[in-house]
Amino acid sequence: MTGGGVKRHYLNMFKDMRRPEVLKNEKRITKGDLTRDRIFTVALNLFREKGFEGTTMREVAAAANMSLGAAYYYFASKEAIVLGYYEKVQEEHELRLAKGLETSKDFRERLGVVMHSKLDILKDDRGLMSALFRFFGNPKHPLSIFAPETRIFRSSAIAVMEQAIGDEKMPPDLREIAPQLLWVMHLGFLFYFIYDESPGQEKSHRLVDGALDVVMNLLTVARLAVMKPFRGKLIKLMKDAGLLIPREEARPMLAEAVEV
Amino acid sequence: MTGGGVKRHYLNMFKDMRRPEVLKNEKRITKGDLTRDRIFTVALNLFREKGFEGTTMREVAAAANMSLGAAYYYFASKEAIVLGYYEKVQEEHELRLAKGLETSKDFRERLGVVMHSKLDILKDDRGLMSALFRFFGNPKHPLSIFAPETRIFRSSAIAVMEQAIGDEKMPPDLREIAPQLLWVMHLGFLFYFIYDESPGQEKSHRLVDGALDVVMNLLTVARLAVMKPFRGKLIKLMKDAGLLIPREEARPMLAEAVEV
DNA sequence: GTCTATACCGAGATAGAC
DNA sequence: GTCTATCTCGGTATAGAC
Repeated sequence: MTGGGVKRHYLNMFKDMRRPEVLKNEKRITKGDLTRDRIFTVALNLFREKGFEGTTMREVAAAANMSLGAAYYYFASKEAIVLGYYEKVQEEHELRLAKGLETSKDFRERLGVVMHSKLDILKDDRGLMSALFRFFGNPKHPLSIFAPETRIFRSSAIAVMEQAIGDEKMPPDLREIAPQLLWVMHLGFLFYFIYDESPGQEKSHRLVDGALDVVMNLLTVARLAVMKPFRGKLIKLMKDAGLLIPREEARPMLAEAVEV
Repeated sequence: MTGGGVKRHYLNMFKDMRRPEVLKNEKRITKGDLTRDRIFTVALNLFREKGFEGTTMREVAAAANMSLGAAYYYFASKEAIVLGYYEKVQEEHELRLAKGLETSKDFRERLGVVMHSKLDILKDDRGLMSALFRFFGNPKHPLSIFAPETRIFRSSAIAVMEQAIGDEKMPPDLREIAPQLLWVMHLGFLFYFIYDESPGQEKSHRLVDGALDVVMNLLTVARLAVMKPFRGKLIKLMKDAGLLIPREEARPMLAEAVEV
């Protein structure tokens, strides 16, 4: 992230971020698509073996049997590769939930499916996740959690929470903010998760279950008609702070891919 | 964060982190202490002017009239300088609160003083804060929010929340977790703050006030005897997850400095 | 359009002479 | 305690082969 001459040019960071999966639906798979895929796969393996910081682009290029320049031809930076991974995670999450969410009728159970499956997907890649966390606090960086460039991941993940809520009985005002509140909680889980060295990250899974139970308790209270003024305050607070994402912006990622 | 040869050696990152303020209380001020101070001051000015990423150690060294190697003799890395800044912030916060907290009898008011004064202290240094946020998600890094190396800042900040609570009437179990909950909320404020481009970061201050009002509402409910089982669940959850810091660990930083 | 080869830059960091 | 020289790294740039 540091080296390199002259000015950073973040905006040019993603030369072509379309995923292999999407490309398959298009006219034809070019040779370059395969090469891009090879770099991507090889890089992720290296990241898992030696960590993100510990892997150089030169190693990636070497492992993919090509020159440094060729690797940079496809990925503008090391981080761009990681972003591609994040995209894959979100897709995998949505795929798993497509099956899991339908079979479970209970709201609490659906929330559990959402959270646990996310951790399952990430179980071997906590190091990678922590590499991504680096950018969360940097508003100027395109990999930041609030950057325009990552909007699609953010809104897709929030849409997943909406799906989990489904038609669970809930006052409309609460329904408006619930997906985002769940999403923030999910971020908290991820944060705990990457720090969690317990075998199989069992502590994280226990935390998820305990927290969800508490949430269900909170929900039964929050649902009460008496609580409406309080809910109103909370919503106003979030709106004034610009923390409420318009619902139409929250949509699953796979839906976008198909639409192309 | 990236460049540099061979292996990182995080453990050796802080060659001598004792602050100038503390050193003044010791036998004598060596020439090296002055040099260290000069580097520190010059570096912070550069960071404010050109940002953290935009400032090179070579510039810092040049501005302090010394060689690159000499600068590295005092600070093992660019980040180590920033950590020194964070230490200064915590001290400044405690100093301001020493006056502010005594005069205000109302709990809500005291919380406001704590949160607003923190933002005031940081108002010109949002870029620096975001540089610090980079490490929060990396469990292996000593600048991480959960690393042993930053324990003192963490516990000092929590101790501040304890001070703000003071002898406010509160069930003992709630009193046990309240400081940490407030601290986490305070982290949320900081996160919003570094993203907040509104003039004077007025939106952040409004968010603080709105959120604290909501907290006071929550508190009146949480205090009720009926809520005891619920509080118990929450505490058990935090304890099981290892998220409860023993209270004796939470103490103001200035107290430690004096104690030496 | 895809890729190699290579030279170059500036960054953070280090070793060892003084 | 300080400096010079040097290392590795990430990234840029370019010329040219296929």
